[in-house]
Amino acid sequence: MMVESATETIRTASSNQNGVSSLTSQSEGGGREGGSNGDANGEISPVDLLHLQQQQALQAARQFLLQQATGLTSPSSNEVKQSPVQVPVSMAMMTPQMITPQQMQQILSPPQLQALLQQQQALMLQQLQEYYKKQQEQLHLQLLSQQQQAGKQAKEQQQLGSKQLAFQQQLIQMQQLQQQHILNLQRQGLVGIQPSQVPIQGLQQAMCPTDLQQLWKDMASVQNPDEPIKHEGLDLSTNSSNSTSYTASKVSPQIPHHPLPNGQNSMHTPKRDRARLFEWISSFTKGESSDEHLISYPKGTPLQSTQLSHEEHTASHPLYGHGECKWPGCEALCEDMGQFIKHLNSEHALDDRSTAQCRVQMQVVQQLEIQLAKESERLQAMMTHLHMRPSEPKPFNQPLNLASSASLLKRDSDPFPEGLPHPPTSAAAPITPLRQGPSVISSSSLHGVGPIRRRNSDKYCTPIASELAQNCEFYKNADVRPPFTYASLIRHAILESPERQLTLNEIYNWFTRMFAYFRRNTATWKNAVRHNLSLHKCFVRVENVKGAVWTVDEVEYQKRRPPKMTGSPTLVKNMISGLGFGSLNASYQAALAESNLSLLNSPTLMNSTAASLNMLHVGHDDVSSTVEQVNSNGSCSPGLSPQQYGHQIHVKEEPAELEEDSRPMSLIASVTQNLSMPSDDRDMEEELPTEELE
DNA sequence: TGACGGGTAAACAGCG
DNA sequence: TCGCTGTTTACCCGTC
Repeated sequence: MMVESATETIRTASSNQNGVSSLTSQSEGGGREGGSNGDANGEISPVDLLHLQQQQALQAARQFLLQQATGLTSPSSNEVKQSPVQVPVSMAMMTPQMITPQQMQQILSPPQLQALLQQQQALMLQQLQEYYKKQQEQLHLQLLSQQQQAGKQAKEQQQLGSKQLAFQQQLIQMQQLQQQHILNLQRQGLVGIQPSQVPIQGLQQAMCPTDLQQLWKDMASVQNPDEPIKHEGLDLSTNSSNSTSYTASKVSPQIPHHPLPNGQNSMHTPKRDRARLFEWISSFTKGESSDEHLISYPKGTPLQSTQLSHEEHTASHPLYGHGECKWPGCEALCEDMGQFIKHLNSEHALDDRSTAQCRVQMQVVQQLEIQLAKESERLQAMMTHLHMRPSEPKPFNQPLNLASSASLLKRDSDPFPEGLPHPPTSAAAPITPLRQGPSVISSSSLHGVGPIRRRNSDKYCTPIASELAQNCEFYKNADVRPPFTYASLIRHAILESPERQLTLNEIYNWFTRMFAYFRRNTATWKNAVRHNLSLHKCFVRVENVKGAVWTVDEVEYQKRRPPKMTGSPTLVKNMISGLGFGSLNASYQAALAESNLSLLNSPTLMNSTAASLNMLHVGHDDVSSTVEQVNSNGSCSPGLSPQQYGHQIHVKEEPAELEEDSRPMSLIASVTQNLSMPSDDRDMEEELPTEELE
């Protein structure tokens, strides 16, 4: 919408030679555009509304100016009649005769168009204000001179004064709107300019590096239009025509902050424009002492070879790379360093052009530094905002710039490995992308439309228990699909129940109670729930007096996902080689031995042993399994273990289970089975403070 | 590129 | 007969 408005502005402005009339077209076009869009979309965005208001204010100002220009018959009306000339100065700049609006739209990117529009409007505001000041002074003098005249005329002047007041208010409103508009655009990242900023700053911020590079070329060609820069293998003059169009489209709209008095297009007078450009470059960098030491050569003194002699001996030169001259806008091909030095001395000797280019480069660097500072500040604020939540658990208070290996370490050390990308209220949001996890809330999940083809790997996720605890209300109220698998949800629902068993209908109810998302499309997700219950061996159907209930076989659940050490292969290799399978067996044996003695009474030791096993062989999905039970229930409530159930009810056939016992992946299960540990004890065992192991 | 896990849809059977 | 429950299969998609 904003870009469309900008292009519309350019289109109407260029199609109309009268700047005032073009404003009419612009405002009316913008109004229609906003209205039509509003009708089409059913609502007008604040940006559109702001733009519309701005257009209306501009139109009001224009009408007032027209009224002033045509209706006043004062001795100083000569200046008033100049208003169509004065005011359209900006309009003349808005109507570049060297380039069509269509070309401008094709050449300029939307942010650039936006920046252009902003600068034009800011300039126009400034000119309107100047004009208004003059008008006000004239009217003031006029009032003084006409005080002796009849009261009728004085009355008209009072009316005129009221109009002036209204106009002044409109101007203030326009200024405010302009500020808001630009601030809004800045927030959106479209422009980075302030209305009062020097054009090059807005130019630099609105342009991408390639544009700046092109600008350098343009400047080079503008600087020496009569003597095209001849480069070895690259003749910039060949693209000077192209660069002219770029200059017209990119540079010219920015330059008019030093407006030509008659509003002529600068591109028609290359020599004068070149001088003006030179003066412009020199002017905005004037007085900066910081750059003087960089350009300390006496003006006019040719660059002495001795001044670069030290660079000749260096293997590399900051301005030379990949066989090209890296001087801004040059890109001349140089075969070797000597040729480059020769080129540097000949083409980039100390002259006004090089000086100006150097100054502009300094401005570029300054702007980049400012931009970097802003972005860093923004990042810091984001981090502060996301990390300072009081309710956030400690595992997520990690620095953002984690390397992949660090992420792996964190993941492995995550005491709540099973989990998921955090919803918006979670502090783990910035970590999610680093974990390559899916977006926290995809568009599909936000709208809840269509099948969700997301695979939320548990290993990249936060614990479901803590996740749900943190964002329980969110999921209850928001129609957002929870980033958990059906199996995880079902398991959590079952484990959350007092008896750790639920009927199918109770599982349904839990889904609908906990998640607003599951309050619709019941057929789909209920089918999925049933499908998961039947599909996964970890869900055990138990028939009791009440009917059939579903329980969770933790062992099977842990088997559900084969343990895989993902992440840095080197790190994995080091970890495995560090302990070794022999040491693993030793740990395993030690665990068994310890368990026979004191393990049951020493959860801490158990934790360590089990944790070491988990570190190697069990994914955090497994690690988290019973942690969630503890977390969700707050205590290890007694419940029947699947093994206990196994003798009293029929359990799904699990063929070839014995084979798996020999697999290292089932160490935890093996340990627990060998220990014949009650499920609650297994819970304690798997409540792994793995951070302590680090 | 294939294996695998997960989501979805659908068909079917048993049961109350 | 209908609805619920449970099982199974197929297909698609994303990840590894």
